[in-house]
Amino acid sequence: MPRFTSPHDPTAFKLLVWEIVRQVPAGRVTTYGRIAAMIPPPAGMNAKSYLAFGSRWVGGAMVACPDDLPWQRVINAQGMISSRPGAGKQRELLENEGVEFNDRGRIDLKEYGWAGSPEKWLKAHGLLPPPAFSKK
DNA sequence: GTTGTGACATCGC
DNA sequence: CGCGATGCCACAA
Repeated sequence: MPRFTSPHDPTAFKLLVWEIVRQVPAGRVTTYGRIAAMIPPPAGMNAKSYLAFGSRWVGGAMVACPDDLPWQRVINAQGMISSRPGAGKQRELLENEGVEFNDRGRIDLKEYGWAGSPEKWLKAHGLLPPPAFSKK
């Protein structure tokens, strides 16, 4: 698999994603889409397009997968672990944190989903708070 | 320049 | 609720 698509500033985007992932407390999970919604879309890009692909770029940022990153707490919007190397390990880690999986191997986002409030440090990074990402 | 693709999201059936 | 089809792009080969 290639380097996957990267944002205008791959490094900054990845770092930002990682920072957000780091905010996720143990026993909680968040989704790619939610992370993407926390990051302001690049100027000149349609919010629509960003919504469609932002989540993928988040995944692309996770490809680097630093060891100190709780990558296991990042799942897709369906509450499932995405197909990726180490999926079994991810489930193990999450269960160890107290996250429960139902029979389908899915997580109840209403129960374990992490809303997060990254606006503080987002401003600290000199970034604008995510505009209208009001899920439609 | 063209083609394939990707740790996704959403809508429709 | 589940599975299939579609869309979107700042890429890489």
